[in-house]
Amino acid sequence: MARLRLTRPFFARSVHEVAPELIGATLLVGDVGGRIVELEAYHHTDPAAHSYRGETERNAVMFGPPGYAYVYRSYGIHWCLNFVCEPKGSASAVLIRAIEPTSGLDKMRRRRKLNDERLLCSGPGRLAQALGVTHAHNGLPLDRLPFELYGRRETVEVAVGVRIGITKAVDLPWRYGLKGSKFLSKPFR
DNA sequence: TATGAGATCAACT
DNA sequence: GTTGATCTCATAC
Repeated sequence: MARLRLTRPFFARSVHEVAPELIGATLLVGDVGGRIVELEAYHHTDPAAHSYRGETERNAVMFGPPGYAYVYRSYGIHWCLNFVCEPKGSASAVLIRAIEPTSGLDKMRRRRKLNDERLLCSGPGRLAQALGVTHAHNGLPLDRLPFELYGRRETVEVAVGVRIGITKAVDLPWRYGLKGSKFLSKPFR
């Protein structure tokens, strides 16, 4: 059975529509990847968003059209992967925080130098490392290789909570996850 | 289980 | 000069 490939129009909607629909979707980068189990929404009106204070060299992709990857360096060490959403200029995106590994496990283990499947992709920095995502992916379209995105086919229960690791707008319930998944970066409560 | 430090860089004050 | 959309390892309880 053919899976539904997600193309750019899918992302041209509110982050709060797109984010919960991506729970359970399949993300592949090259020959590795898995099922998205956790992500967070960032909106240009949101003080915690990189785009809140306007366009800079780093966040320029967020101000472009939807359906593209925005990759930034976090804490000088990690890479983090976002999908740009909403019509061009809205500067909104979803941060991919965790996936359940399903493809290319051995390759991901080598990249992460780690065997524990549960810790391979459970966190934005870990996920980027396992998938081999770097600044080289910043600005690439999500409907062309090396990216492949497929919509979920099963129904899922989506958990909602506050976002992690931020100091502004800490009470906004803009974190979405697959309820009960073992691969979340942190449980929902 | 919980807390703390170090790694390391670009945006921002 | 300070601060992060983080992770890992060490030490303490």
